[in-house]
Amino acid sequence: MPDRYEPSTFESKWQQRWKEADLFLTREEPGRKKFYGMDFFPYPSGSGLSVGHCKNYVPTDVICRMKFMQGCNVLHPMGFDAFGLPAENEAIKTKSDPAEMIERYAANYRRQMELIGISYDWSRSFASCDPTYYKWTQWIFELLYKRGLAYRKLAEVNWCPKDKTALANEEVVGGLCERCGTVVEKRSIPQWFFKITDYAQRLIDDLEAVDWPEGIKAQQRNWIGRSAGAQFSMSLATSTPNSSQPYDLASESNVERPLKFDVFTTRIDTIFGMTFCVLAPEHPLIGQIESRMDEERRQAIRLYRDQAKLLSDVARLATDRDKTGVFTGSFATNPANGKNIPIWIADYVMLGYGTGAIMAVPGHDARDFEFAQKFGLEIIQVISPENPASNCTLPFDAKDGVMINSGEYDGLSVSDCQKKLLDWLERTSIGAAKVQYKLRDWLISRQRYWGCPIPIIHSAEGETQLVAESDLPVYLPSIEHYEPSGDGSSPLAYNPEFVNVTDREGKLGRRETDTMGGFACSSWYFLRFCDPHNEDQAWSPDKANYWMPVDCYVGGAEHAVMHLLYARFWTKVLYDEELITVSEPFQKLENQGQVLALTPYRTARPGETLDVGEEGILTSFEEAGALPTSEVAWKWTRMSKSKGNVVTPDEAKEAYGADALRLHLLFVAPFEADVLWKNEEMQGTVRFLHRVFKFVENALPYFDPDWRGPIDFEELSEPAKEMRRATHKLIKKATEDIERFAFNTYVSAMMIFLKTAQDILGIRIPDRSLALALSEAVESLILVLSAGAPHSADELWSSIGNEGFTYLMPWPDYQEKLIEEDLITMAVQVNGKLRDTISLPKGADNATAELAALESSKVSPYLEGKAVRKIIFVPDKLVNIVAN
RNA sequence: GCCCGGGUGGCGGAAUGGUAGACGCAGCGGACUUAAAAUCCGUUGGCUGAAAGGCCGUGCGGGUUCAAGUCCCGCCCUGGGCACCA
Repeated sequence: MPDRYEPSTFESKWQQRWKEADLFLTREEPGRKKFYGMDFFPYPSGSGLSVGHCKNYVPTDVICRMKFMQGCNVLHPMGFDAFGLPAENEAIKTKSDPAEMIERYAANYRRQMELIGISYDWSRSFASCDPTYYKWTQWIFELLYKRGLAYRKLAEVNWCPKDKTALANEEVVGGLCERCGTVVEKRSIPQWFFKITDYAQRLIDDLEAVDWPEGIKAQQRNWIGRSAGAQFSMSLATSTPNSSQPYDLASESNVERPLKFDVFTTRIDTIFGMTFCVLAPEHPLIGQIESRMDEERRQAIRLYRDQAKLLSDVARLATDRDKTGVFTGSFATNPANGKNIPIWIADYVMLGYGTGAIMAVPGHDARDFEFAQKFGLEIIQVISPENPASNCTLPFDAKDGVMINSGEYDGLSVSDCQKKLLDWLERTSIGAAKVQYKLRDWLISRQRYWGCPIPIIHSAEGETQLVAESDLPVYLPSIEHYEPSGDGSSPLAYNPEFVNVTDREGKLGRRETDTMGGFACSSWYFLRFCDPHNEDQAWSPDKANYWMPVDCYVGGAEHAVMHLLYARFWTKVLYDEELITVSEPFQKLENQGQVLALTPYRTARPGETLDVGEEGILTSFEEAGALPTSEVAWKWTRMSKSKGNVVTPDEAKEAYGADALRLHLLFVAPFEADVLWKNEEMQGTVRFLHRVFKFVENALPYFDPDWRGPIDFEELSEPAKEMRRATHKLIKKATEDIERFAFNTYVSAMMIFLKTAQDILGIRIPDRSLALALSEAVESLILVLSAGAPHSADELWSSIGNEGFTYLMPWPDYQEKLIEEDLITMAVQVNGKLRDTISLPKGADNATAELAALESSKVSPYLEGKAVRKIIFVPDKLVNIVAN
């Protein structure tokens, strides 16, 4: 056997054998526990995989391999998120047929995944653009529609002018398109939505039940944005308001009935501090009160509304923006005290949240305060600090305090006042307690070709009908010109063969031509993996209920409020429909860190303005090498083809070997931490693997395949006991570390073991009992290694004369009693500072340990002239002598 | 502004309140080699000391405790998310 790690001689060989043996086919054997381990559904990009992707796939593979060896039926599938913008944009750029392109890219992904030995069951693979898959995406759409959770309405939506499609809220980041960074515009077009808002509360509540990173849960809670408060009705004043305010009585003659509008507030306690109201520029009330205005005011308001409409979200959201607004000339009555207050229009109030109108309390809200100051509006303080001595400045944003200037509520605490005012609102039917969510309905329409067709027919009468279930799937036709039109409809709209259909009554109708955004397709793929070849159903309930939920779901944190929220929503709907018995899809979620690579930027030359970022201008490695160092700045950025800093698994395997790459990815940093990638560092795990091969070769002459029986009965020599201790420690540590996603310490445990085992072996010729212990050590190491470095493990396994694959061997068990040391090293402290260590038999009692500690010659100088006050004894750990 | 993470040697990082720096990278010294690479062995927090040893050390300031990287309070820096959400 080779005494070093020579990956080129065996890695491909084992991959071939695994394939021939169908080793990773999912087993559904009765009597075994199940384990469903899955990675996020990847979009297969043309640049292929980088080692960054592998940082996701390798750890999942390790845990799945261990679970299988531990006796679980393991479902470890991989498929491709093929529909959607990235794929279509790439196809347009490369002038390819998207279907053909995706197939090619997916094949490359698969090749690379196999190159590093990931144990996927490829027989279950599919792409979301396969008609056998999207048929069922459409079927779920119909199910949502029937439950009233899919609807179409004319809405002001986020439109990306570059991608030429509407986007969901979740796909707009800071007013920019999440994909391409273009400033999004507003467009009013009829769109399909999923009513995710119906599930807002359950989506918050059920986060309790899942084992996810707290940060992701917090992001989802924030995104859903629950606020409990009150909504109440304000009436427009019909008479002259407070005498101090000038007002034109003549305009009142036009009013037929009292106009009302609702406001939402989380601080009903401050209602006496309301000194004006603000409407969003798009608020419908403005149209109703226009007739009351003189021409000048009407013009001013129109101008303001037009400006607000033109303002992009990015500009509107700029934090340092001055408050703007216009007075409507109308007044509303504060229901709490009957005072008439002016109604303003301002773009700091948004139509989409709450009622699009607010009660403004400048005394206790920073935004209202700023507005009141700018326009000279009244500011009233209604809460004083609990401690009267502490001075407060307005706006005083306090959740505790005592009410003042609030009529009969004066003297109450904030929370008591809130309760009483809520009672009052409900008693008088002016308003009621109300919970608001920031979450909006999920906009699903895309005016693009490459997506799942929406199975809807618009009849001549304008009625929407579902395509009959028996007619599914609605196939996405293969068309030559699929580039987005940009006119608000998808290119499918220009394909008469697709568009023109007959409706249920046999009359002419039009097919819906929008397609579903890619996130629809990825909202149920984990269910299809349970039963991927089912032609009659999306999944059989037996299979889905057997495998679900996903026990371990691994991917990047960037999907916190997109895919992960949508998939939870669909799962809940399917649960309500009793198609599955779980209401949460992913029991445990783990986010891997990113792999960053050094990327060169050069300083801009005079006159250069194009593509100049914060760091400078992206440059090539060649150019960077040629430039003077003062002009080049190296930054750590994500690996991407455009930056030219990608390290592929192909290169890494070629230079260092697949197992060395795998172990390095596990070892280089904690799973969830970002990694600054340096190729040379892979040398560390290469060396480790060399040593493993060397160790097994050294052990081979003494290897006894039948160690298992005798080892527990024969009298063991001291080195043999030590060897067993090291082995069982390794098994324990490795098992626990993999379970808790501490892959870096799993690898280091193997390194530590190897060193210890080498030391025990030393140069001595093993006696019979050490030979047995050594045999156990070798087999256990190989099996534990098998999860992280499966090629090497199988190679070593066969080199010690074993048949078959380590994957089919049971994961080794450890015996706690073999790990226990006979002699313990105890720390001796004086006043908490370490002064000596003493060696004592394990389990030494209080008195023995204290005596040994006090007798220590290193300790006594520190006790000189002091009285021992107290001795702390922690069994098998330390003795701390407290003296002064 | 709000909500989450994170600050430990030259670097990546270990450490159920109980011997800080495991393991690895890089460096240094040595062995092997005509030489280099590879490999192997040793060494490597700072200050101090001839040495034994001593002192200081986990972002900063306090606190709890026999004992704090770990728990509590108040800051600073940093990465990410949300953001005129009433």
